[in-house]
Amino acid sequence: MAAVDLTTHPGHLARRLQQAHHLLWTTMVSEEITSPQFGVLNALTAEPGLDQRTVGERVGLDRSTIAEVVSRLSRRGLLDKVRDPDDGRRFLLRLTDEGARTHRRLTVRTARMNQVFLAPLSAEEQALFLTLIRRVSDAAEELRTPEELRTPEELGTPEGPRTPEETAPAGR
Amino acid sequence: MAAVDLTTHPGHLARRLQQAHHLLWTTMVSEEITSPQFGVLNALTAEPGLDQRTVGERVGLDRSTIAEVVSRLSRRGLLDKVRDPDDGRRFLLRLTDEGARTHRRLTVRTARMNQVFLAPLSAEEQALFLTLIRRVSDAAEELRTPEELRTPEELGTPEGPRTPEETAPAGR
DNA sequence: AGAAAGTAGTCAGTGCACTGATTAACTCCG
DNA sequence: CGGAGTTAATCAGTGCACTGACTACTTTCT
Repeated sequence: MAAVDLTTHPGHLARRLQQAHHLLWTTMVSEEITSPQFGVLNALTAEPGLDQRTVGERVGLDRSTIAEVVSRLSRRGLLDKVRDPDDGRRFLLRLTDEGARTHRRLTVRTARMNQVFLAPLSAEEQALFLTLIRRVSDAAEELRTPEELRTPEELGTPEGPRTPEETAPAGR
Repeated sequence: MAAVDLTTHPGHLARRLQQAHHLLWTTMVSEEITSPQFGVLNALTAEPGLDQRTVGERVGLDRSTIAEVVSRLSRRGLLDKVRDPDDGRRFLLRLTDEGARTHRRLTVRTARMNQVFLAPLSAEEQALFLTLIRRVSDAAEELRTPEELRTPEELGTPEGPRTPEETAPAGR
């Protein structure tokens, strides 16, 4: 007894959503290139010569995962990996011609796939859906870095409610 | 050039959502038991003695993945795996006492975690959010099995347009 | 009864994802 | 200049997820 309804658990639904997406991706976009791999190609299309860590940041892949994804793409000849002459720790990444071609080809297909994926929702619902996911993900991401470590800029300008103590600390 | 904005791609956002969820899960619920593992414990709490494949179906894990998850849980002594005496292909699964205890303990924590996870949204938005994810996932799932293979029951009672041929099949 | 078809589970192979430990290179500061 | 701290990348280990091939058992049909 006392079992829970998983369909009310956002985590479970998030996993199912990704599985559903994976299904559509492999059938409608590509069986070779995965969605995260496309993300890397896309990031390097926007900003060629980016270093590996930053690409991972753009795409949402941690340092270990980006290393694997990049090594697969480079093994397939879709990108080049060169030591940064100005900083011997970094690798600079750049698409090969084939990498650029692949990105162009898949861009069309991903657009179609996204349409099909979101087709069950109305146009307004689609926009709302994406916004809600972003809001939830971004909020959780905030929790990663403890407040104390963040710079004032990241926290924005706090126009909001301030207690007297903050404004005139510990005073009398 | 011609790069795309990944934040408009539901697949990318789905992946990020799951990462965000994973972060909260490991910090707020458990570092040992994962979310899919909890799903299995939950399914067996609701229906003890279920066979492995059906558990996988309930939780949304394919036959390979459920096998791994189950073997981990059984290795940790959270469930028992017994051959079905009535069908030598099947394994029947049942929680051990410790498995049941673990499920109870984690249920409380997952509820708290879900609250925090969805906190950035209003109550109405939360309900809507879950519904939208379900609608998109379910629709994509439909595409897995081609229409031709599905039984009439699965397709529901079609009140809609029917061709004369269907109503009076191929007759003369 | 016996062959054919179907089903439950395993196994091998690939890929994403996270943590913690390690290495190499750079930066900062005394 | 030189040591301390920081940063980029790798590596080892664990876990989820999918496909396709295979085994073993059951059901179905002839």
